[in-house]
Amino acid sequence: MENITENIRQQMRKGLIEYCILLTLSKEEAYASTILDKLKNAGMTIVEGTLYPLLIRQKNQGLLTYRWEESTQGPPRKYYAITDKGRQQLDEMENIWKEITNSINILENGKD
Amino acid sequence: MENITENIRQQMRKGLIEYCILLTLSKEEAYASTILDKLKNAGMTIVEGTLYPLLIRQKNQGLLTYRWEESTQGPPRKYYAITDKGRQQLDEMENIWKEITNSINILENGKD
DNA sequence: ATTCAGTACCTTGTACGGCAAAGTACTAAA
DNA sequence: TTTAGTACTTTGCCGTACAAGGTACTGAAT
Repeated sequence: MENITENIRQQMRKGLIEYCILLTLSKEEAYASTILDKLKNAGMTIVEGTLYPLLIRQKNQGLLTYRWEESTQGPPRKYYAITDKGRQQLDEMENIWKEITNSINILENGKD
Repeated sequence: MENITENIRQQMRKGLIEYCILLTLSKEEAYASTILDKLKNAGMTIVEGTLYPLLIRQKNQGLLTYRWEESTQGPPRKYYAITDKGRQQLDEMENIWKEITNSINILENGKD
């Protein structure tokens, strides 16, 4: 906890990561490394130890499915795809996200 | 944890609450009940058990100061005000917030 | 054959934040 | 001297993200 700024960033991101994963998979199916790359490119860098448990959790909740695919360059990959239930929850998350950004806007603009 | 939607909302808000408190106090000093009201009006309802420890933490970090003020209707109130250090951190938080909303936008629009 | 490097997936333990719930204490009115 | 209202505080729990380490598959080099 030496780096205060990084801690703030981490705390603010908490809870958004599942949303980001669903968002990413709503565009197209992907396996872990691809997801990590896409999040990184969007400026939302996370690590393996964060991603894998989340994918498993979301799969167990029925938000995702996966299929194995052989790779020419290493072990087989787990390709995850979003389910209908996952899209429903994504919709809900988008609504919540809008509410939150709206709340922050109100507080920033000092309307009270 | 029965209500999944509420849990999502709660998790997404985590880490933003300190930012909201600093934002609120950057407009004018206030005591706990006023802060709770303002957050509630902005759609960011939190409870006493969340707010008080946060105020104490931010005060201990030098982000806030407080003064006691007598009340005509009950016990004295602790009026909190933001410090220069608090404003610096608020600036940092605003930057991080912009980065995060930008990341979400990128993921929403599927630019990768 | 065996080692090595690269890739991919998984697990354990820890730190931290927010909240529910309960407690303390001050004031004024009944 | 109770009671109701207000205000501040604390304890214990749960969920999340991460650091760190581990397992296992593949192909190339030795």
